[in-house]
Amino acid sequence: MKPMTIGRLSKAAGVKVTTIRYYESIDLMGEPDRSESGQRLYGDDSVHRLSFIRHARDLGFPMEAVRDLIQLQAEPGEDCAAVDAIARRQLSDVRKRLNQLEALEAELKRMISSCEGGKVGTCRVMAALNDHDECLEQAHERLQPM
Amino acid sequence: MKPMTIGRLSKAAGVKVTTIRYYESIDLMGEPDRSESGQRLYGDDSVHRLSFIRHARDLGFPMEAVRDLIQLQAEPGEDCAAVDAIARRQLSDVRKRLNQLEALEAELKRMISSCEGGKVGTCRVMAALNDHDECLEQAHERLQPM
DNA sequence: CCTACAGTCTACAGTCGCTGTAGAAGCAAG
DNA sequence: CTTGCTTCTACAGCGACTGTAGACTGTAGG
Repeated sequence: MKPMTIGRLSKAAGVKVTTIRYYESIDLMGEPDRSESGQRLYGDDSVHRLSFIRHARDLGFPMEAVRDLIQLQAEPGEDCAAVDAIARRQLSDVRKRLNQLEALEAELKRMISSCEGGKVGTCRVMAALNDHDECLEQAHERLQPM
Repeated sequence: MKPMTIGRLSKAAGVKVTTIRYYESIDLMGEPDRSESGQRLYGDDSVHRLSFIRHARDLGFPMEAVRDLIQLQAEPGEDCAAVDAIARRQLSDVRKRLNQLEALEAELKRMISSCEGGKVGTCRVMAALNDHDECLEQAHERLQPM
């Protein structure tokens, strides 16, 4: 039950040292105790919490959602409908991105397969890029980053 | 054949005014002529070029690839294998992201469907987020943004 | 002509989610 | 004691824009 330094926590949770400090700075992780010389000291609960954050981030949850999930986790007596809602929203986000990416894949595939080699001037891929009317509707909405 | 201001170009190509200036600043668009009072004046070729950029960006091509494509477009006599290669790389990138997203979708779906309501303390979604061993391999590689 | 108001100009700060840097101090092993 | 890793703070940088401030320009209506 002895406390660990930030480096150990980093390894234990699979989150970089700098990232841990960053999370602290944005109040995602609380301020830890300090040693006499000022080094951060964490308990096992920090590993847990950090793993939770990392897992949620790996699943693509936006920072804001992670914040909400942590909030909820602190109140185990609450109804979990809120948790469910966050997860569902994330799922629908993921599906939206999937649809966009599938549309992209289709168009790229079409572009590439229509090209029969030759010169850039007559290249069908180039033509497809130039001719933006050929483009799918979905591609027109900007893709949002992860 | 009369030149247009940046606002008109913006509408014609569907790219924001600020973004056009940004593209100029990173040398993706050349410096346009100026009116006596210093306003940028563009010809129709700029609409074309900007649409090309936008279309490529919409398809998720990274900036560097767009730069290369523009370069290639300027030399229509070159073999289009290079164009093809860029497009293929992009396609494989898109597919990689698709795979990651599909894995995410699966895990989110599983999490959500395992939840039968109740309190946060016993919520399966929360449990899944806590228990990072349940997590898929793929999710562990950080998802790269679009 | 005057007045509104939209468009344009430059330059720079802010966004997100970190990552990298610099320079100093702490710590553990040999 | 020295070496070499870790940790500390504070701040700059990334990409691809977006937003802001403050000044100027262009145009349409009255």
